[in-house]
Amino acid sequence: MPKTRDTPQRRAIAAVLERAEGPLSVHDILQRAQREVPRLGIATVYRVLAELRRARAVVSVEVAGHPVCYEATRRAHHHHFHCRRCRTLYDVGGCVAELASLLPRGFQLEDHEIVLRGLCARCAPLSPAAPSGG
Amino acid sequence: MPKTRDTPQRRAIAAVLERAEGPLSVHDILQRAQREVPRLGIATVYRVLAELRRARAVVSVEVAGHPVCYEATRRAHHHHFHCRRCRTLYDVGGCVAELASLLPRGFQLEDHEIVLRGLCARCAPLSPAAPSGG
DNA sequence: GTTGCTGCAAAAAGTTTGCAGGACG
DNA sequence: CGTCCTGCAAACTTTTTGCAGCAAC
Repeated sequence: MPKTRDTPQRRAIAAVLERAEGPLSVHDILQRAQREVPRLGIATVYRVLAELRRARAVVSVEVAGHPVCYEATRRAHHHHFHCRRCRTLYDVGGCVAELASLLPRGFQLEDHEIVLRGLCARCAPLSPAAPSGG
Repeated sequence: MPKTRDTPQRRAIAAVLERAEGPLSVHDILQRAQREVPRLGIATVYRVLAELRRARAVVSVEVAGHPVCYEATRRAHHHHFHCRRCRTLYDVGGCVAELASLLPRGFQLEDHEIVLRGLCARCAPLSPAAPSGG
């Protein structure tokens, strides 16, 4: 484990992830962190994210039809809801218990991820059709 | 909905997906389908996949740390297990019931996806460490 | 002062698109 | 025989890497 230096770039990126109200794309992270460090480059964002992920401080969230997103681990265990109409990715709290029972004999469950899909409270009252090609 | 023609390429790709024992990457699909249609190009694979997805005949499976994979819809409802050691993506049958209870008021649940992570039966008896960076 | 970190730009990987010719119906 | 589909190659998007200079410690 090499020592990591404390730099403005790293602090800005970490702060953005702490403040985030939900998963952020790499582009989001870059733009928000650039408010603090204007010359921040995309390569640094990727490098810091890879490091934070290695340190288990962030996890990536990959949902079909969405750019890869990142989220700080310190936030309580939760899952995601993807609205098929407005495409927003929501955090949802809580979890389900009997996941381990799905596994065949011999498999060890260490972690899991649940993505729910449908219409969010804002979109459900409107037409049930997607806005564009899907 | 425009009419779709019956071509060897499309038949080969569909057959590969039908035969698959689990999710396949675009590269996997290309290689397997080329056994039947050697001159098949990657662009055709992408085009056919996009079409099949539009027709709800296949779904994409996106798991962090894995290339995007595709899977025929006709297979019974199931979820996935990703072994952190050998990186294999397994299908697991069954499902859990109380997912809808996770949602805030007003959200409509239409679909869901569960990814379990850990060690598969083959890797669990071995060291609990990952083979390489991860 | 040493060494790791950063920004830039180029490279690599993954996906989409334009086009001319061929195959399906 | 018209039209859609295909393969090829180029364009695009996303992510990684090389390098010289700067900053952290």
